[in-house]
Amino acid sequence: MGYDHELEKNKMHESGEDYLETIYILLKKNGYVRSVDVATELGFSRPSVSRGVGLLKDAGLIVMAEDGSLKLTDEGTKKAKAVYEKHTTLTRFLVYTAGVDAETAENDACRIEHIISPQTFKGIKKFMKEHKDQ
Amino acid sequence: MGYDHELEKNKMHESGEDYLETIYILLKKNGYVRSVDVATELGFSRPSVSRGVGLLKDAGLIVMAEDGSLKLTDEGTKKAKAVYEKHTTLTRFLVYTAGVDAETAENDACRIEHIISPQTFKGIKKFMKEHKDQ
DNA sequence: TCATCATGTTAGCAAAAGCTAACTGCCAAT
DNA sequence: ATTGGCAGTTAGCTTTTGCTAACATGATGA
Repeated sequence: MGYDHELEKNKMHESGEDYLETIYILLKKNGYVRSVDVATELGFSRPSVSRGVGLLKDAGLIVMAEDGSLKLTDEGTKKAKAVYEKHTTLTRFLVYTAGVDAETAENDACRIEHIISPQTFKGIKKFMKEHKDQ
Repeated sequence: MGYDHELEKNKMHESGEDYLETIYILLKKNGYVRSVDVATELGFSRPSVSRGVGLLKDAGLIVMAEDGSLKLTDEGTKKAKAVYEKHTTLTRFLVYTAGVDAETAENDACRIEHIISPQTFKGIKKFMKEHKDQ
């Protein structure tokens, strides 16, 4: 356990959001995640994910069991869900407005979700609610 | 003249796009730009912009006159216009769909313009053409 | 003339996030 | 029991892009 940078401060970086979201998704899909699964999913190296996971641990967002399996804390779940909601909403939004295929939309959503302002995201949610809620 | 990294290769980084766009905008507005004007506009330090401008020079996108004033080359103009078009289109798009104010839209557009895929941007352009072209 | 100021540049730091190489620890299989 | 492989970690490199400190230079102005 190193990673004493970020001394459990509130700063969530972009990569952290990605790791958290991936953990959430894989947990939902398989009920089980380890760092290596996240690495495989994202196409990153194990050391990269190891550091990222360490930071999420320090931030109190996830817990690692002795066998290496990862669980989200309550706060981690909350944040992961928020990112995931951005992801899915933006994907639907881009498919609907730009008319691109789901995969393209997904890729763009995955980058936009980290940088969009709360106001704009709120507006997009509203737009989707009015136009194509289902 | 340093900056011999990036030996006039084709890689345009995000910050480079921002500098280029700002040069384009200020040139259009005032007919005249120097590094310090870009720095002021973007809120960055002179050294940061000095490096960025050096890279754009090395990439053959801009030229600096002896008095420090900057001009875009043909290629630089082409690229700057492309970024600027993304900027304005995305801003209008966000104002129209998300219903946010121009300033918020502008800020989001400024970040999205660097990461959006060509397909999605094309789709958004088409959407705006159909919905609110003018 | 001499001091000051504005611009640009150089040198070097920092943070974020990717990477490889190499070590550890464990588990399984020969 | 030894060997092999998988998973996690450590150390340390790289790139991008911001920063400050400090310097050079040319113009301005007292």
